[in-house]
Amino acid sequence: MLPVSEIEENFERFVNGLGKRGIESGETILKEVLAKDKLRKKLQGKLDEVLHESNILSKEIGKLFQQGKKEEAEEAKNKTGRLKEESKELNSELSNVQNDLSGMLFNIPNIPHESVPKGSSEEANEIIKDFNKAIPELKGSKKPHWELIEEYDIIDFESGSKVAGAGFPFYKGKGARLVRGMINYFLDEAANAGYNEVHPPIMINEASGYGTGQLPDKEGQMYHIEADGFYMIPTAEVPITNMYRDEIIPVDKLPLKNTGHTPCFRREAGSWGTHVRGLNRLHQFDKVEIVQVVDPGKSYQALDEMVSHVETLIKSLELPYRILRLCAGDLGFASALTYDFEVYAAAQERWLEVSSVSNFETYQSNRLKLRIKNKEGKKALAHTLNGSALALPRIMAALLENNQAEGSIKMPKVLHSYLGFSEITK
RNA sequence: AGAGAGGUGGCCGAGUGGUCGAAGGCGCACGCCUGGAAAGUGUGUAUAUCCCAAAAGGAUAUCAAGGGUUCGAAUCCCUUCCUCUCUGCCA
Repeated sequence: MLPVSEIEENFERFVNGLGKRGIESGETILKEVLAKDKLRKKLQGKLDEVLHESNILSKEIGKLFQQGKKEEAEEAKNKTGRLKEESKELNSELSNVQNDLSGMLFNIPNIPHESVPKGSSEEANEIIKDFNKAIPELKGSKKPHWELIEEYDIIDFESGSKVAGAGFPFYKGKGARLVRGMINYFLDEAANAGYNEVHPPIMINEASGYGTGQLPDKEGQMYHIEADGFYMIPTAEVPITNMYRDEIIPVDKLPLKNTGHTPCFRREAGSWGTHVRGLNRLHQFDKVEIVQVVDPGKSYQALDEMVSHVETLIKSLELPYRILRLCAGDLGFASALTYDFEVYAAAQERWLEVSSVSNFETYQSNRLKLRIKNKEGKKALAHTLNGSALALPRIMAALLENNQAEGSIKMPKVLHSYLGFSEITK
């Protein structure tokens, strides 16, 4: 949520920012916001005046009763009726205006960072780095991972769809071991980089959904448990960032660096097609997330640090990768700047997104009421960031495809001790 | 899930209709005292919004959340959430 005071101060910047995202009516929308806010202030002032008057009267009545001047007190009581009614009216007017205002603000996305390229689709994303090593030419065995997993019997989609539905696979044997190994490896590496490990709830309440920006923007993308008002998390970002909702963090406790593994649940409504076979897109998948809460002046430094952490991880897995700076049109609703990581899957001959690292600046913290307090006691909205480090299924797909040979699939060295084997065989 | 007890400031804890944003203590900050420290002592110490160019200052709201009764609510009533104890159920 954009802070109204900043919209007022830097009106042009915000209009241009929305324009970059392809929102032509930005100026109109923001003007409406400012007008609403002005109205809000006016009503607040009026209401306070009325309440002030009535507080004074009440105190007088109290005194009169104590002095035994009943008649005078009764007389004074009569005066309060008008004030009461007035305050009731103003109050409901005010809360209407406040609701309108926050409704408007909830539906305005974050302003892109200046380095974000213009553009409305993937094609405009800027490739800022490739590759770890040459794209492998597969000779001999060149099977997409959905064939390999059957051949080596390590993932079972059929059983998954019997038990739950399409997109909920069973990992089996060495496949299951690979999942567990990667989770442990990723968590260990995050811990080495200074992240504190947490194991969060995987269901969240509505307030948390609003806090990090999934609601109302992505309502239809989350599984919703209506009986209890919960949502299944689409990413560990939601619980781990919401841990700090409504908190004021002393600056010497910063940066807050947390990591966690969770399953992630996505309905992926309407996004299925031929190019999402196998592990490319699932309703449930595992991911290790890294999350930071930082001093506003240091968030881009933190972003770089997170990007380099993810890069190191992917390098260590010996996968060809590239890093994209997302263009304004592809940028997530709450993000100011996002780097996507893609790895190359050699049999599909496609790049697969495996990580997304974002700086939200104050967009989430404003919703979360997550603030920092400096040494002088001044408060400011924190900056929040998060990144996948990493999402498992597509990493697995690339490992299987790129490392396949006749009769075996080799695993990268860093995983051997986590897996207890160095290759998958039939 | 049932029965009971609770939820007050950074923490502990008093407060059952008026002058209570809230006693007292702890913690923290600053000062005094000291050769230095401890002890002692004094002062200060919540958040949000509005008014104000800003500071100072003022106003309003906030004692889990929301609603109600009342001229007036931390205090009374209703709903929801949460915590604890016992019982049940389960891993």
